[in-house]
Amino acid sequence: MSSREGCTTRRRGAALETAILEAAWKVLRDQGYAGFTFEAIAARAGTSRPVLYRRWSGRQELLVATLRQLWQSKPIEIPDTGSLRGDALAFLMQADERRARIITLMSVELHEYFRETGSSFRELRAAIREPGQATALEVIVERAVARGEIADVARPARVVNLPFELFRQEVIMTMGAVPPEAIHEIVDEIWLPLLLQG
Amino acid sequence: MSSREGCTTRRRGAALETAILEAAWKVLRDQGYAGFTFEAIAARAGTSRPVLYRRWSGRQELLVATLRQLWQSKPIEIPDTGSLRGDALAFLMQADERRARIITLMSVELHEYFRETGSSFRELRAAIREPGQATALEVIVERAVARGEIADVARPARVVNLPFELFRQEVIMTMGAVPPEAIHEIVDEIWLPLLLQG
DNA sequence: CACGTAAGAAACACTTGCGTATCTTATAAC
DNA sequence: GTTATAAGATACGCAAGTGTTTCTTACGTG
Repeated sequence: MSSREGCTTRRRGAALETAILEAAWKVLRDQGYAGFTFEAIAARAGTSRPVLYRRWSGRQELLVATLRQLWQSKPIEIPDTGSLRGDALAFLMQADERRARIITLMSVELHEYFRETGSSFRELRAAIREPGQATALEVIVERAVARGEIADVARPARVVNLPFELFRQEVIMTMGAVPPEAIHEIVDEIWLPLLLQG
Repeated sequence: MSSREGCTTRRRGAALETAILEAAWKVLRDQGYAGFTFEAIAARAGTSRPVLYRRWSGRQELLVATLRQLWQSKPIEIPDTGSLRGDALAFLMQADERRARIITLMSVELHEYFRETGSSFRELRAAIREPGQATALEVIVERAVARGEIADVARPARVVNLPFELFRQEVIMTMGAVPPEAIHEIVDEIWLPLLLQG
């Protein structure tokens, strides 16, 4: 189970810390927050609990550090395929690949935090997002308008971001990856008809 | 903490079972799934763990029983206002009032349960729902078709049930009740345009 | 009213994780 | 090379929950 793989040298400082965060992520991914214990993480990283306690005071603190590193290591790019449909599909596929797991996790991990602070997913997300930044789908729609693909009319934010809402819903409902058919349904049977009708 | 409140009589059979399920629900509501232990539930119900073990094999089984009772104790009636829009609005308002809490719970709090059992929200819902029953929105659409309000064409289940999906998403994101404006947006800006365009 | 069923109390051994203390030994810096 | 530092191993008492066993006693059935 140890991730040191016969490595005899003793790791230190930043290298050790990175290795621990990687191990922590793997434990979180495989065992969930309930299995996210210093015991399990130390074992997986091939080190011992005191080493973890010297860096983080407890599981919450380590969790934040773990998610922060993970989030920053996997950015999502806004696709530019030349068509509204292509962009939407590519975007959702990418989100599926890169964010499905994190989305499920976040709703669990942060729940304890929500309980304590009385805040919500939405508030936290708003606090984290850079203000005034357009969502990927807003950019995608804007480009389609510029190409003349769809009419240049005002659209409610809820309509523009609909695919991602439904995608997230799907992720939460199934606890995992969203099959391509579902993504196609969302785009072809709901979103495009809605955008094109105007 | 015991819910027996000076009750000296010894409860039996169905009465005892109901009392335990009520206690279980309170524990789940107050302490979350992490605190949903036989120990805590037995204490809250004013009984002992063996009594619980005689009925359910473990926390997962008790959880399903608890949610099923809760779900069925607050049935949603399918509104019949005479118009598609009125029915949809009334249905979502009712869902908001009666289901917001349990939905939050099932989707956010129970990930640990899903992990333990290897199941998902969708499966848990199936275990709780009475089988073979049409969803409220399916009935509402059917009636609208019968009235001649909308065309009699085949519609994907995803389209028919869209309002509830979006409603649920809203509940999860806000961790609570959904404001009426959001419900109106879902119905007027998304669902009705989609249904009426055909 | 007698009796069988099951409620409820208490204890069992066991497991997992916590947070800390102690000690060694490798290694980076000087 | 010597030395300060921190890695890594081991062990501690503590707490909470598990699943089970045993025993007593209340209560509904007949």
